[in-house]
Amino acid sequence: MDKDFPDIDPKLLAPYDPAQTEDRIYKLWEESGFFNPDICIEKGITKPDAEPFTIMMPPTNANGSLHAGHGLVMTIEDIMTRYKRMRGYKTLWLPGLDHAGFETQVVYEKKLEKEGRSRFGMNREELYKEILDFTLTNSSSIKSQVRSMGSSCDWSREKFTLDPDIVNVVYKTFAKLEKDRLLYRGKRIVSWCSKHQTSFSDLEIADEERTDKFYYLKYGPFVIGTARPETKFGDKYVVMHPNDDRYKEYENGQKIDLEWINGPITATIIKDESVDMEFGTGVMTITPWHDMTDFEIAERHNLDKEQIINEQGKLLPIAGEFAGLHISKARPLIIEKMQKKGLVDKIEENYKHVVHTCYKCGTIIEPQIKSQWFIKMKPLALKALEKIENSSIEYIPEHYKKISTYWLENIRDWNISRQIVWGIPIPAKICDSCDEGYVDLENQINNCKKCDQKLRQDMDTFDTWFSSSQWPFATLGFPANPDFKNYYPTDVMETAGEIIFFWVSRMIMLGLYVTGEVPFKTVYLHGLVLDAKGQKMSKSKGNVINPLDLTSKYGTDAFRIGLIVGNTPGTSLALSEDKIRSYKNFANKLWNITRFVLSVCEGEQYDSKFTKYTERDLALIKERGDFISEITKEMDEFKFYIVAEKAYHYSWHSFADIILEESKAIFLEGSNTEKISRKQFLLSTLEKIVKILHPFMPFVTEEIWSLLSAKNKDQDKNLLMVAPWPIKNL
RNA sequence: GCGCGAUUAGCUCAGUUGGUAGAGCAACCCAUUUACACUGGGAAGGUCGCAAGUUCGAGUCUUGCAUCGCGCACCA
Repeated sequence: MDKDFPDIDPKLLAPYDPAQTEDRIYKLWEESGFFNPDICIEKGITKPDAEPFTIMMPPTNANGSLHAGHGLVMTIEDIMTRYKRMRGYKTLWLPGLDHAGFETQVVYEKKLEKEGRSRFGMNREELYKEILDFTLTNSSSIKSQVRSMGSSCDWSREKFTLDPDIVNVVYKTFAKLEKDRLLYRGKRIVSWCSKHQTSFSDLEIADEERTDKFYYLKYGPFVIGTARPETKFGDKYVVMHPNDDRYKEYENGQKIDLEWINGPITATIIKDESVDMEFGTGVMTITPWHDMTDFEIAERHNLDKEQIINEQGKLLPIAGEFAGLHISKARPLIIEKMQKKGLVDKIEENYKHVVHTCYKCGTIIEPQIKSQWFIKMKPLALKALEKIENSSIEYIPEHYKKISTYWLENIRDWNISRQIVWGIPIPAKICDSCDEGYVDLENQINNCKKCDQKLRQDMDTFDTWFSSSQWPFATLGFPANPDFKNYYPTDVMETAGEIIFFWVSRMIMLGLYVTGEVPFKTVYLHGLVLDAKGQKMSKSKGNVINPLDLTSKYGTDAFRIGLIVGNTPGTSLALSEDKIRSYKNFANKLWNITRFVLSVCEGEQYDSKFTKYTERDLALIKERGDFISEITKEMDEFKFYIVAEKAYHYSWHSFADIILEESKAIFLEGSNTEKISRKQFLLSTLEKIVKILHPFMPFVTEEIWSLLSAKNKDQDKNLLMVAPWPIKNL
């Protein structure tokens, strides 16, 4: 075989081998410095006055390892970045890591559990230090995995959410919110997980439909319905709708003596319009400490609130003989006692209702009244809505605009306090005696301004999303760093549709609030990556596909383009191994195309000034030009799923199957004119093909480029990653 | 309950100004050591969920319905 290819690189004699190529190529890129836009300018690749193009990588959870979803993020963002870089933009893709407060702490707690330890009873500093070590150890592995995906991000600008400069920005925002009266410390009802011992925002709550018993209990002259008799010890208000004729003999504020679970009590009638007359008996008693609705009724009527259940889910002394019991154990015992006392009217067996659970562990959320820091979201949301409605932000796919709008219109205040150690400490002091709180960045406030008691440090940390919502400007060094001036607002925010509220909408609000500008122009949301059967991947189902298994088996290029073809934004994608395998074949096809072109173009160099093309080649050039303009337009519209498919089709089924096949005859029996024309066409077309495919399949194309460079007189001697994107036929 | 999607070839999905349906994979037939078996050629496969409406013409626009998925909501 060797004698057929006297002049060919020996690499080309074997099938394309990603394993022998990828690390070497990534190293070349990284050493070139071209991931950094400043160096591209320095080296004359990018014009100093070029338009910027910026993407913030969603900060990867530092404790984890790369999953298929990350694979998709890295691929899409790298495609955008590489394309824009080739188009001459001053291109910055800034990578980062997230301490991922609660998520990481949960992972670490599981590890502790396995070791027979528990975070409770551990010293705070000790626990923090352990989680920090754990995170730092894991973070180096995730970073190498991000590299292995071919990500052309600027590692010199990498950020971590716990970096002092990021924390500093977060603190300033916290103080600014207070100054603008958008922050308050409130004794409010919050969602509490008794397993994880922390409160949550509304978004960390999952809904679960359950079938439980529904109890009708005799409460004096009334019958009240409840699914949770164990909360009823302290119920001393009985509420009904003011227009309910059944109860018109009772007046608001009227007192009634009645026999209750642990003896006689005095109840007060409350008339409130929130009661649904159609539901149950139209009468209910309220437990303001442990129920959102009840809390609101109590607030409206200025009623007492009493804690019945403690933070561990156990009954307090108010429950009398049941005190100390966990609510799950207490419920049947309470009903038994009430039945004996004749207080149970009836029990409905199959009551279907929705209960709130902790999104991590499934434990039923027990609302509790707690003093926490809240952000008033309404004013922030209104500004964001204004920007969204006047189309300052493009949503891809578009329907996410409606989804965001709906959420923003109904937004509630954001509890940003978390009772965990792994996170950014809240820079505030608390008065234990009157519960007042003070934002104190400089550590200068020591006594309560209300009651003059000595203050203590707030031991809570921020909700992770509070810091990540400031990511686009915090990473760029707001306000003074030149990067902020050069790259903000960023261009595209590409992330999972799942976290539109958690992250995207909050970034818009905080970005607008702090910098006065929407932090990005386009929101590109991708869907979930599912297994081959279209099932959500989960550890418990055992169907998790590790992207690194696929990349090592089929090559990163095959994995990347396999994730992209047919993957429209916003819709979920079934990841099939067959598909990835077929793109491995494609990488090899490109390899063989190169081998063929280089062998038949022996002795020829591509010359961009060549004009003596045959009619046939001119027609092919026209077709090629149309193809390039078409896909360039689609690249600009973020339609990567179409471009990938078309590029695949053009390379394989036009260039290889038709053009190369007919070339065989030309080189065998064609005229000299035909041969020269065809050689010029093949060389120039192959060059364009690898350029177009480079954002999708960066490794194999870069490798082919290096083999081509010897053959093409006019070819840029730099790396393909900084070669100009083809424009029509140039 | 409200909202948002989806429903097109066996499977996964494209189909952007309305002009009698496309790709990849799988399956089928044929070829063959070729730049490439990580191959080439060919054929097959769909009343575009259902029903109305607008239109000369609807996968595409309107309305209703059905099924599936997701999000939001304080029904005790």
